[in-house]
Amino acid sequence: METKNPIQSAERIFNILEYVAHNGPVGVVEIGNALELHKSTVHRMLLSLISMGYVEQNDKSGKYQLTFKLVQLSSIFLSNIDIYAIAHPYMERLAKECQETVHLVERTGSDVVYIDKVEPAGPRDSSIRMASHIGLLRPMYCSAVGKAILAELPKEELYSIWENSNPEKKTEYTITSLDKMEEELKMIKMKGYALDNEENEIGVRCIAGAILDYNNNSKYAFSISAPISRMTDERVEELSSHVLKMKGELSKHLGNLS
Amino acid sequence: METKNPIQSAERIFNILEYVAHNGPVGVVEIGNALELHKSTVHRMLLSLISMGYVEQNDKSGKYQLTFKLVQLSSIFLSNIDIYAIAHPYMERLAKECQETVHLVERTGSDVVYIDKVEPAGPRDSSIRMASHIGLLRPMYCSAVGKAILAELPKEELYSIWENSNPEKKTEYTITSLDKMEEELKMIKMKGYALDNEENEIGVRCIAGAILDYNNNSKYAFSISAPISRMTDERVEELSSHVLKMKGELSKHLGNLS
DNA sequence: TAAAAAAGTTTCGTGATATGATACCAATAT
DNA sequence: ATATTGGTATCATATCACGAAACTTTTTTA
Repeated sequence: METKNPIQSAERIFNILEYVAHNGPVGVVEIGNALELHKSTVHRMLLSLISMGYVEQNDKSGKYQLTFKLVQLSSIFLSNIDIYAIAHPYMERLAKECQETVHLVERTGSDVVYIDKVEPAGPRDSSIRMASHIGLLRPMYCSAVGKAILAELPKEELYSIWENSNPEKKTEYTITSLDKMEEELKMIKMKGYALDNEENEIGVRCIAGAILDYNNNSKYAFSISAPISRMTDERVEELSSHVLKMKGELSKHLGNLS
Repeated sequence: METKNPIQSAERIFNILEYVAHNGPVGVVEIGNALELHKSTVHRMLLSLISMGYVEQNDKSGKYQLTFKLVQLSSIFLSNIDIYAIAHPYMERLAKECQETVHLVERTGSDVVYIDKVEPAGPRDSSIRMASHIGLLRPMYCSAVGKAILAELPKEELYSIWENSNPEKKTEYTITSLDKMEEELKMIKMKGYALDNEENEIGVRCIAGAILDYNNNSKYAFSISAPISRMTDERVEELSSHVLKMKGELSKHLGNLS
């Protein structure tokens, strides 16, 4: 409890709503006991929830249960949230802190699409403003962002994506064997971030983190890209902590609990 | 509005919650105007919603927006609902009405798994109590239930599933060409039900409907199976209306609006 | 199967509590 | 610099939510 709730009935009715959501179909008395409320109070509030369409009474058992109105409401809310608006300020901070280009991608099928990009202020280093632009599609298997997301997906989906990808050697470092990829993903899952070690383009390294939502699903990822000259192993070590921090913060913003 | 809401403040606070869910970050006055509430009332209720964790105030703009608590709540509710319990009574009715075996399946990857089965009462016809049992996995491409679900999925997912399936000719009627399958699915989508025309096993026909949830996603399907001797084209015609009816009712039970 | 207990529903008098007018402060707009 | 708009705080008032009690229905137990 942060601050005191100024509306008693609201506190109570939401507690009831939550109780019903958690404990399937339940009865008036059960709720009353669990929440220490008088049964007539519980009953009145259930009537209120019913009149608003959030709860219904099971014809057979007489128990009370949620309708799908809550789900629909949360669905509407989710469809209105704008990952771009949420992520952009973080990306700017990351770009500033690290003085490197930062990308945001969204998974679409077995590819990722670049949906945002922030470059650090100051004189540009043209060698890195390479093949990346908003809207670009890239296969998942040969990008740090793609691998970051892959590492969060169930095996089954990985296989499905792999089948659809026809992995080819973009560079000598590209991973094209499923076995090696599974190894790699296990490592990524452990470390929490993914590394693209010139697997897509010689001379470019990226560090990426997946963004996890309220359901631990991963639909978005972001990365720091830089020419290998600035991406020594020590620098990767240092940048990875920034990535992990931002990953945690952004995931929290998408409702992730962990 | 069904019946009168016995709790004024509940009515108001939920209206505010809904308004905020729909209209992104909003201000006190805007809500007050939209819902014809005094701004001090709105403010107090927002404080209440904040104290309960459903709403937060944007640091920058001072506007109010939802947190993910609502999403998490709806997520908990969804994980608790039991498709089996919901669908079973409908299946029993269908089996009784049609005097045929009814199945319920859930999609898992590029297969469906049989999770429930109801046989009509009375003397059994052993010719149909064939290769179906709870837990059985079957590819989607050669089953009515599978095709019913496929028809509701985006093209992209269809391709992915197709790749993973290695379609083979189970019978002379099995569809193994992607082009033909896309034709077939278009037809299924139009009609609302799918037909397995001895595509999996000679002598057996099935009619299936997909179940659509609150998001128009399709994870479950059900079917009527019968030996071809009882599944003439006219009978299919007749049974399909039962399937469509049940499809509508079940989908509604899963929060589907249409 | 009767009686008792438990769960659900309705009513209503009471006072706690939600209400909204007013005022105040902060941030934009003019 | 001033006005306007939006957000926050206070408080007297009466409305509205409260819960005791009675009643009905269902389930359990004897």
